[in-house]
Amino acid sequence: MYAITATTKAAPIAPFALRAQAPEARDERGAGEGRAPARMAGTFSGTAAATLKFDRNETIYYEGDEAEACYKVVSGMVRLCKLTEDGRRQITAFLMPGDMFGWTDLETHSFSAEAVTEARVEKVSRARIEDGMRTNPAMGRGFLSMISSQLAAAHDHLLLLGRMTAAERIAWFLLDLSKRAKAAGMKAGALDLVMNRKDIADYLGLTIETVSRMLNQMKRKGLIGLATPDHVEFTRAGALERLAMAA
Amino acid sequence: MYAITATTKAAPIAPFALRAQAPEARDERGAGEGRAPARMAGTFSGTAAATLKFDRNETIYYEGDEAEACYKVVSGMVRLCKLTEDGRRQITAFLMPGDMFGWTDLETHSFSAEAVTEARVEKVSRARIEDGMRTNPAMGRGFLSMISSQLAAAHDHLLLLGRMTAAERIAWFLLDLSKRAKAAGMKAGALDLVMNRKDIADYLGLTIETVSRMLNQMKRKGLIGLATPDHVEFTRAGALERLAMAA
DNA sequence: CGCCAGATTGATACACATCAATTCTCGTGG
DNA sequence: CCACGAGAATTGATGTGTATCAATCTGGCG
Repeated sequence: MYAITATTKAAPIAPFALRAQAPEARDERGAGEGRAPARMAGTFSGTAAATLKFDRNETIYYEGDEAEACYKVVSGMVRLCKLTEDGRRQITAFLMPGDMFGWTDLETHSFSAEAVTEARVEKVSRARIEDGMRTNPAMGRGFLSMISSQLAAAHDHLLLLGRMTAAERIAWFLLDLSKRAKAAGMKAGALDLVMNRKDIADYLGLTIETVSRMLNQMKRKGLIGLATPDHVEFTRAGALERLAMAA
Repeated sequence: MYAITATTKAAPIAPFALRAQAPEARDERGAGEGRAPARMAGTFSGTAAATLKFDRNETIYYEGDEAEACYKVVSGMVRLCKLTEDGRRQITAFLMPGDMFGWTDLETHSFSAEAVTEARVEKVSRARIEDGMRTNPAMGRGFLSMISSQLAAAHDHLLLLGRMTAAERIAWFLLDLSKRAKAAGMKAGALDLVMNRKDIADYLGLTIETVSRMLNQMKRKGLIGLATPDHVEFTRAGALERLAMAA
């Protein structure tokens, strides 16, 4: 299963360190720009957070599981996904360090969470979060901020799945990942695709063959470099952005 | 434009009447069941809410507008939509009385809101909401609850757009609308499609022709009755549910 | 060095889009 | 109350983007 790598401190109701809790400290990103699931700069940890480690492709929780905790990615990448009875899969988000997931007011999780790469994840029980919110209203604001960003990202994704062509989806995907990686401190101009073609396909509502064809077509056109299957160079970012246009 | 039909009372920081603010009063709907954008039973009104009236197809606000207020549908139906530069449209939600929209922590709205039918809508300024949340932590909880339900609904919608066939999308759509109408007190077993085929198509990521063909195909198969283009009878709900399967 | 999962590439199929007429439906005015 | 007209819906013929099926290639690893 998983290993607890940090001790769960017993501090009863410690305040969470949150950014963007004051109204004037709102997220300034413009609409239409790469919309990442919101990050909370402060960590859970130092309070009642346990840090868990998951192997590649290990499941963090399943859709339908009781929603008794909330999580934050510390390192690695996490995917959120939904499955149909007959095995079709839709990945609703790829999460990077700082991104939170699993919070819901419903009884059960409406999607499962899996580690794309080896990943470390902080976990805080829902009970503690509710305690925290009672004590510290700013914490509720932080969550609200996070979830509303995630909702905006989901809406972008809906437009992508409902109305964009395969080429547009790929271009958008590459640029979105790139922006988020940059925001997380990675160097711009290049991108490592840590997920495989099936993951990309299931995120974009395509097949692995179409993903592969589109990537290689972009490579042939000189829009991107693709020295290995998982290393993308943005040789002509402008042209890519024109392809991903929309909104 | 629009008419203010109710006066904006000047009560400075009145508490909002919210349901589901206590942890034990959580939404009990099971996962996978028709997931409507969350409703808050209590109204904005009695506080700083103005009730506005919009005509059919009138815009409530545009994507990109400054997000300075939050809204709740009082009567009629509202659609949320996003557009691409070249006019492709994705409707992200149809909202019924009780549903809230427009809350975000971002500077601007990430989708526009339009009246599908003539609609009455309550509007509360963001400043007032933030005041209210500072004063009344339960209100923040109510918003959190609402948005997390909307996020779950968006995830269902992603699976629909990314991985379901036209017939499955239509079946799901009809059943979802029906469940929500029932939850709002309408009679079960039948459904009035107040939106036109273009709206349905733009919600489901299809064309009007495909929507029409699928509906009439279901009619021919005896799955639904369709006496007029906008009145659906659920003659064999079980078979429809099997079609909409998933999750 | 050879295996093998993942990626690529090719040939073909098909679901849905597109283009193009009709045919309804319902509001309006005689 | 009925005829009219126009927008909406339906239906048909055809096109096409992506899926599917089927090899083949590649690169990391034992």
